[in-house]
Amino acid sequence: MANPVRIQTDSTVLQPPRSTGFTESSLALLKREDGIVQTSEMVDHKPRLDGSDRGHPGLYLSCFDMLFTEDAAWLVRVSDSSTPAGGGSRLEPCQEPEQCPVIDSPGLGASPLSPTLEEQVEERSLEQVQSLVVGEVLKDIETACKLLNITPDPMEWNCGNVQKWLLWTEHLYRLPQVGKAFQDLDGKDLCSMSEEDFRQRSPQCSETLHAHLDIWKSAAWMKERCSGGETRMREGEELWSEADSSCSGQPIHLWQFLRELLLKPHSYGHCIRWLNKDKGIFKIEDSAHVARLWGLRKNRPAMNYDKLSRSIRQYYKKGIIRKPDVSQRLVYQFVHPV
DNA sequence: AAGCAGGATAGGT
DNA sequence: ACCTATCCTGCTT
Repeated sequence: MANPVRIQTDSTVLQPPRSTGFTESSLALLKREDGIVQTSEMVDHKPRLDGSDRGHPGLYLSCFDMLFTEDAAWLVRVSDSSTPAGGGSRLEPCQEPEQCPVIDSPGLGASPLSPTLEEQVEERSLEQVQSLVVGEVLKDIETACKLLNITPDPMEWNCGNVQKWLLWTEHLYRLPQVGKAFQDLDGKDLCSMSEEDFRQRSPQCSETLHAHLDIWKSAAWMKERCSGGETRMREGEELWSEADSSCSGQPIHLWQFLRELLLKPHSYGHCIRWLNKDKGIFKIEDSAHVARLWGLRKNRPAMNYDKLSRSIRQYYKKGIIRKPDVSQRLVYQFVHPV
């Protein structure tokens, strides 16, 4: 479900539309190492399959799960001329093919398209990929904001927000803990730092942190520019508005949080998913992960599934959540499904 | 071992 | 008062 997917691509694939506002350093993060972009749910802990263990700090984005598991059909492989059709010579061998599919154009192997037609399809696909990627990056930032309870604009962060963001970024890119080195900084300080400033505070992680912050800064800039106008985040915003309480000033309830995760199956489907949406029955697939997310959201680093499940059981009396008629491990049911 | 049920208590809003 | 976090005992899968 949330398997890392590798996209074979030449360097043009993740060039942004001219108007995105993403800077070169942030884009570099999006197309690391031979143009291989690895994607996955933001905080998953599965081992990497693309060799990033050996030093490729791939990008983890939930959006690609959706892109390439559901919409793979329209994607054309973008390959340079040295890559044989159906091959994939520039990639390391895929160790678990079923988990990291190579994206092929339908029928590319048997009956190749004529170059011009291929180019046209390619170009159109690239545009789609570009705009989708940008949209999904924004959506992911939005999600992170909700989970961390911080604003999307780094300029507005206080020191605590900066620490949360660092924690999140460490999580995302599996960096060592660097929070201490940035202890005294608020968002404005952070934004004014050059990559060299980052390097002085954290030699190993400076590049990733700086680039990731760049993405957030660009996103904030875009959001401001687009505010009021039409954005491509309608869907995400609609989903949030259904169950999100983080804007109301009231602390979020656990049942709301769970619903939020359930409403984003492409991001969290591997750790919590509906078994029967109509009846409100859901299953926690990765209890530790869900607990970790809840802990992040509530700023409770010691949160675990034992405690989370105790809180869920408090809902039994209140008639908010119950065990389904046929009780199963890690399966619960909303008493009043939406 | 991991999950489940529910009592007790503490702390925050 | 309400909601949750935390800790706990005992039971079940």
